Amino acid sequence: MPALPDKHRSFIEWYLEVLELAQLTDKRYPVKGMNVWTPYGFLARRQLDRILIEEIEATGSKPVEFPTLIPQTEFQKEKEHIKGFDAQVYWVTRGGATELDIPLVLRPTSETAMYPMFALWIRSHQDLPLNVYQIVNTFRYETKTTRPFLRVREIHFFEEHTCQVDEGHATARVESNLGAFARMARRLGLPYLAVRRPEWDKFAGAFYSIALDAPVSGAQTIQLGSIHHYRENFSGPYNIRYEGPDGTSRLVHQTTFGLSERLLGALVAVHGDGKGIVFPPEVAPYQVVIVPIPSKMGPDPRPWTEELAGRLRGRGLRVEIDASEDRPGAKYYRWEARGAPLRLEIGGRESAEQSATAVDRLGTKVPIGPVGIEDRILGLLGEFDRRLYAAAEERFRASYATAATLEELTGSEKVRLIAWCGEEACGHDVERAIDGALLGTIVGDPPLPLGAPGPCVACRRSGGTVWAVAGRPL
RNA sequence: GGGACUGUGGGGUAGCUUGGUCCAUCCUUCGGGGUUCGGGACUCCGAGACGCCAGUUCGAAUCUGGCCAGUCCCA
Repeated sequence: MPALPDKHRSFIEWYLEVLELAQLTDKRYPVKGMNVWTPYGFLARRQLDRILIEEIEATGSKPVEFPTLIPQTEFQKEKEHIKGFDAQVYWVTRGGATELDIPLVLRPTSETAMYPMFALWIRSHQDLPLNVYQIVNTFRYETKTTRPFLRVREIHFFEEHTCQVDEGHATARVESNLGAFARMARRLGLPYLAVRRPEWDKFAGAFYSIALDAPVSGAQTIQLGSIHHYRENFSGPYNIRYEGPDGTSRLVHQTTFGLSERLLGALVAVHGDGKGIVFPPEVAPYQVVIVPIPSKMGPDPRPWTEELAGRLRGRGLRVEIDASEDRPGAKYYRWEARGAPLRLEIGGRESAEQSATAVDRLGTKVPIGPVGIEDRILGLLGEFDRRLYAAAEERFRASYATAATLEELTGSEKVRLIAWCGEEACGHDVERAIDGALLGTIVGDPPLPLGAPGPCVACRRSGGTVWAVAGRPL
């Protein structure tokens, strides 16, 4: 059987082959950057969405859904925003044979769809805060190489948009989003670092942008999502105003929080190994896969397999029985490639005593049952999740190293923590040296214990420097 | 926008330099039969491809031109 390419030596080849092997997506659709959601990929995505919905709604956000098409006239109201997205929008210019008077854009993101409506919805301070989110498809005409889940032209996009009474409340919403993301990321088993993007790399139209980056392999990172503070940058052009308790009219301060199917790509990239995907139980399309092992001699394992599956489903687990004609070994390889957290093997022996042999995706094999078998399986899944996260955290910490000079950045096999004076010119020196990006300045706790920052890695100026992160975003 | 490279069954490939031995190689995949089943089974039968359009030639997967698609590098 063909072995997978080495994950660390040739990450992208490994990544693409794993997706193929696991049948998580079908990238043969004849439009660049638009891939098909297969049943297995769709089931994983649904779990992902469920987690995002649960966590964001727990912070008081409500679901909405805005139209896919945006009139050019609305799209153009915020200058920086258009500059940032103009090169990447798809245009709808005709309806049937009729040229449209006002061309429509396929939303690349939904600020310009939502904000004219927000202006109608918000009248008084009693309408605030407005916290809404939607999960929809957005379209961006990416010019760089597209990759399934990581860079696509039709994006499965989670976006929260909020309106707050003032800058302080908007800042508090950013903090709240950081907390919500921390909970989401833990459920996905994804360690990450929150950084404030440099001015030249912030979201088009934002006051500032916080990115959530996960290290993947060497100095490579994946942006898992972003949180933006808009201040009044959009509420001005869109005239989103409210009347305060004192009767004065004020502009709202806005924030957004965006995530996408990149999270799925990141799950594959961060947890995957030489055998394929490793899904945390929360996201796994099937948390338990049962492999019956028939034999001419001994009892037929199928009745016990069916009964156990039913009992586990009764406890809320997602269970699949692999009843295909393949031999047991072939099934083991298949479900390892597809990342099932727990496999139960049931042959004549287990069937006779109503037990099972459990093997988790990290390779731990134990006999279980017959007494308390459902509880034992739930326990094994919980333990698996903890070990998976602990292993990911360990790799996370090992992904970072400090660098005191530009020379150390060249060809770096780690994501680098550097002292930076904040000057854009120095930032670009850093980017050239590492052949990547200055990802931003650290928000919250650093991944390594760091002392006070030394002189700027580029200009050597002492004093007034901050810790920043440099890597190669995928 | 500039440059380089690459297009062969569902996936991966050999063949291309030097045209004929190719109604196209091998692995995998898929459909059917049989024996099997505790780590990728064996066997028999069957299915499936030269990106598109021209040209050169007795003859093109192979050479030439155009187009389309993709990949990488540079701006």
